[in-house]
Amino acid sequence: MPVRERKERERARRHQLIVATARGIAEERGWDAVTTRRLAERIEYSQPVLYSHFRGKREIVGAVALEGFAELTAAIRSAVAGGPRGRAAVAALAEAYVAFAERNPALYDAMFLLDAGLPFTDPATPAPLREAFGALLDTLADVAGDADPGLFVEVFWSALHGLVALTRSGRLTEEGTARRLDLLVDRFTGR
Amino acid sequence: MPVRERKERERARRHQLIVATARGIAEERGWDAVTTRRLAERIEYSQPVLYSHFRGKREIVGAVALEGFAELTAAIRSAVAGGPRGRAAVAALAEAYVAFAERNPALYDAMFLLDAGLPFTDPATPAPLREAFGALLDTLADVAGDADPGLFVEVFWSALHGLVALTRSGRLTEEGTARRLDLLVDRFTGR
DNA sequence: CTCGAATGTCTAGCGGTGCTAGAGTTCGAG
DNA sequence: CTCGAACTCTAGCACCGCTAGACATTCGAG
Repeated sequence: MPVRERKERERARRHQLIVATARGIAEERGWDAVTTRRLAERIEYSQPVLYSHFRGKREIVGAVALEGFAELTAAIRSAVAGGPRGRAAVAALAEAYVAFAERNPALYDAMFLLDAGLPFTDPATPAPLREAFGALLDTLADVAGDADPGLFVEVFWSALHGLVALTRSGRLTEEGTARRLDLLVDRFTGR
Repeated sequence: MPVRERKERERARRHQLIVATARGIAEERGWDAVTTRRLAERIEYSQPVLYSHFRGKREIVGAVALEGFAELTAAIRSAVAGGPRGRAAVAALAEAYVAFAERNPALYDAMFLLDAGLPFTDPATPAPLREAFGALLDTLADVAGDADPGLFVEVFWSALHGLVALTRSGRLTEEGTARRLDLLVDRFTGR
């Protein structure tokens, strides 16, 4: 009975279309512009169709965020692929993280600013999130010194996120980003 | 013509009532619950009255945020009032900052998460914001070492904000906060 | 081939949002 | 006592996330 298979394929296709379209609108005009009406119109279906794929808008944001975590992981891994050590490795990671946020502001918002309903700290934490954390851990573990590597990653990640968040919301100037990153990396690699 | 003066007093009173009520609702039930209708009902005026005091909801959030900056400045100043030096001073400041955010989550959101329309980085930056930054600067200047103190403050503040933001949004566990703060202070005071 | 059931999609609408035009009222000045 | 300005209100706009229920389509059994 291949009919059902075809329908399932089509359904999966449409699922992906919704996620991609939501991301597209968010990148074009920000998440505020991602309304269920606009989204439905763009995919050329009515609003209720969205709710047959997702519980609600939050879950759509979550799906976009998951894509973001996979891409962030790739960006980090690629930034340290040449095998830099010590300060150079940390600097490469930090720059890759900030560049990712600058290049994908809407994606970054979905991952870290908006409520996407994703569990971050319990057993149900999705794999892409764990992998992103793992990518940070792999790079930072050997500069953590005698500190707990997991804790070290959390704090360094927090600092990066703080810089990105305050800059993106206009609370820090964009201009000083490079110097701030430099100082941050210094402090986390013992000058 | 004292009539006008009385009216102006009453108007200022109502202005403050709006700000205090908005803050109250936000503290009770979060900013999502601060709607113009609910706010109007609580102050026992109709919605349009709000718009004779503020351009819109964003400006009300901004007014609450300004209160927050004044209180944060006081909290920081009081935390370092005993004149601790070096690591102890930085630790006191960091703990005061995080404690402030924990104690006033809605206030913190207005200051650093929501779009309150406040200018942070240009000549029109309101005094309370400058003073809060100044309070950080006064404490941190003499542990900045050979780094530019302003830059040092920006980065340390970013790190604190990152910790607070990620914790408050469930991306970090609350449980590890103290250990993370410890590590952060270590890194910014040369171990 | 027919027909009832299941599946899928749509229209229409609920209760809510921020915000505002214009009507109505109040009140001080002359 | 009247008039005009200042003020506040009612009512409503366009939009939001979300959903009940009508309608169409497709499927499997007889």
